[in-house]
Amino acid sequence: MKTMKISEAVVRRLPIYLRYLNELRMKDVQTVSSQDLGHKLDLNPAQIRKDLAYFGEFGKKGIGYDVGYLIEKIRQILKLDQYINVALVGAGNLGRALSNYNAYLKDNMKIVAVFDSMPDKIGQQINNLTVKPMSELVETIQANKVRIGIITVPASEAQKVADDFVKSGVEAILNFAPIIIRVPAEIRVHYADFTTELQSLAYYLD
Amino acid sequence: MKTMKISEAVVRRLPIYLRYLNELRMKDVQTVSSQDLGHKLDLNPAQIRKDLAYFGEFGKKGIGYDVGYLIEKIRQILKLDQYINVALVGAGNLGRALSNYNAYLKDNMKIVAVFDSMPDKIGQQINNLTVKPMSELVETIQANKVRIGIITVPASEAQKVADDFVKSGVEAILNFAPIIIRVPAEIRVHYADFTTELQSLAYYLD
DNA sequence: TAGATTGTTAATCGATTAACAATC
DNA sequence: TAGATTGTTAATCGATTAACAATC
Repeated sequence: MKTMKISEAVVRRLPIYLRYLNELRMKDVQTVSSQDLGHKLDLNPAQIRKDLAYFGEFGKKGIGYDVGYLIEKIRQILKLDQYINVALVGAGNLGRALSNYNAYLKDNMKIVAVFDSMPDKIGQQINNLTVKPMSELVETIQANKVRIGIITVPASEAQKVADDFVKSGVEAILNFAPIIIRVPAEIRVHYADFTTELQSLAYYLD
Repeated sequence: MKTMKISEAVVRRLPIYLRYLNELRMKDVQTVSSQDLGHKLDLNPAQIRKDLAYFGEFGKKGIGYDVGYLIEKIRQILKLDQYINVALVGAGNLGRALSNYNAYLKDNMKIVAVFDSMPDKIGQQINNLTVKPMSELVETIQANKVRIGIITVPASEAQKVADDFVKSGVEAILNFAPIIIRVPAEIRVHYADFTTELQSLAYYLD
């Protein structure tokens, strides 16, 4: 199963499993079945078993999955067992809001640098981070071994920022700007655009 | 084609088409082919034609799609030709950032009310909106004909907020809290969780 | 043991892509 | 007309779900 390519749908469900498993652990629940998980997460139990089986045999027949063990395994799969440094460009409202998520990201993922091109933003303090000028981006990212870049600039600036990220060696990008960016194929880009999200939601209004 | 149920994947692509079509219109481009669109948006042209064909015959054989006409049609499909009022609960960093998106949402969608349960937040000014207490939620939403609710409170509060939204008659919910909420089947819920987004991105790191 | 639940194969369902007649 | 491009059908591909032997 190791070299099988995993579909994005599967990968997107893993953090959802993880989130609920952490909840269970906080309640000192020892064991959970795919049935329990499916019921709670509105997913088919067979799908959950299949998702997990791509990566190994984590359950016990007749028993279910050990909560702590499954958490550990999913964290490994998602590479959340390593420290991952993140940088963010665009210290506007959204950028500042996301920078404050550091608390939620726990200690394994961390926004370690924030950049902006506007002189009035540079030098501003966001929690314990100082907004840096774009001219320091490549150097700072390399020095801090940043692996994920977040873009929260206007659409017109997003491609430029993406190019800088690529130059600096970032491996993945989360783009909040409402535009499709071009990067080399080996760099993974995910999109998180609030506006398109709301617009697709409008479709389902009566 | 009218009564066919459209897959979510299709609906999610429509705002992407719209976004790029608006760009084209600003550049005074009159006509676009599915090939052009596909190239720009990294999608298969056949898929784009099929997506659009679910809703009608918008193109001209040998020519392509009229940009202005297609914009109009997609806006109709997404119900963006009506005014849609939105309410937001949770005036933290993220909530305040999203409230500032009003400018981007153009004049057809608008956040018309912001609520919070914390006394220190209530009465705060966000642009031209005053943060209101939760006790005024149902009444305000009904008075303003709010149809979409946004949740930006901590996970522990999200279900309660969802319940209030349901009570007030909201038709769809965009939930930024990292938890699955339970609502009646006729209410559409979309999720936008920054943390799970980053975690699934981590999977693709080398 | 009897009941429960996994891991996995097979069946189903749905979405994407290719192909092409129609036609601008 | 010749070239381009749609709308749509058929083919392919992939993801979800059902079913069940294995086994705790």
